[in-house]
Amino acid sequence: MRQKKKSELLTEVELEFMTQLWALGEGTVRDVLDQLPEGRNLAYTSAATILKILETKEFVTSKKEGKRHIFTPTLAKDAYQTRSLKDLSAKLFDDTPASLVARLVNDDSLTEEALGQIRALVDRRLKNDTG
Amino acid sequence: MRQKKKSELLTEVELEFMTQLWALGEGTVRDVLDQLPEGRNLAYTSAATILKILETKEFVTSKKEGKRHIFTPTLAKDAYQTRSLKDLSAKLFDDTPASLVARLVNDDSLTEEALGQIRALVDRRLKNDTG
DNA sequence: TTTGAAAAACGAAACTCTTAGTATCTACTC
DNA sequence: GAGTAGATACTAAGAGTTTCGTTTTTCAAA
Repeated sequence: MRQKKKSELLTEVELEFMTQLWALGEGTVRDVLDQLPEGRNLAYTSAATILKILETKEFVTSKKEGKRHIFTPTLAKDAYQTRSLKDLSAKLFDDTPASLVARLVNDDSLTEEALGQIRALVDRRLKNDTG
Repeated sequence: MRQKKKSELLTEVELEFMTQLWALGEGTVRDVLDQLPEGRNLAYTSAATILKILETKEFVTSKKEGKRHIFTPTLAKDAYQTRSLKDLSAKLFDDTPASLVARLVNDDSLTEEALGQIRALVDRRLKNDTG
């Protein structure tokens, strides 16, 4: 009786919407729709459908206020970032975060500045652990 | 007359197959099928279809040898790793690789050892650039 | 040269994802 | 309380993904 393995990852459009909600904190269908970039012409009902799906998948909850729903993420962006990285690491980097970083820092398009920032992050984390 | 932006990313099953091909270097439908993990019971024709799709999408080429096709990746794993990281960075990390690494190194499940490896990688890269 | 096993080609069913039209509901106004 | 504007609910079409059955081809062995 194995639970159908539900994907814990967002689809393309779901991520697009969650990104807006993370930025807004919370919002109605209209709020999210208005937040979408220029040229992204999506029908109101489409946006409503996406948010409904996100609620079904429990990425957001909604409370009713007057006649409209206000949607709030149940999963923080940080947490989803971590989840996505774990997934990518597992699927493409043999579950070895170091090899993921290796690929990242060997990318020529990475700036010197970004590289410096990365080292600072790692150093800080190492200091905190041992301190 | 803009070219319809075709996704340059592999689907779930396509990635599964490319992973086998990357490990094998090259192989037939049978080779890849045999390489799949225990319990992954996939019909021969399914595997053939996936490889055909990968060929259509130009992730692999094939040459005929006797009556069978031998498939070879056209895209190295390294290159696809870079591509995937760029995509994730753009979609979820505001195109800022440092923030991606930040999320990675702040993950509690990351071992001290992995952290050390990561710093070594970054240091080596910084040395090479300035040396 | 027939034939048989393995491979490839073809076609399509089942499913998910994305989008949106139509119908229904809800709260406010007259 | 009837009308209306704006919201939600319902339904579904179209595209892409995953899977595999059936048909056709191909090489080699009898």
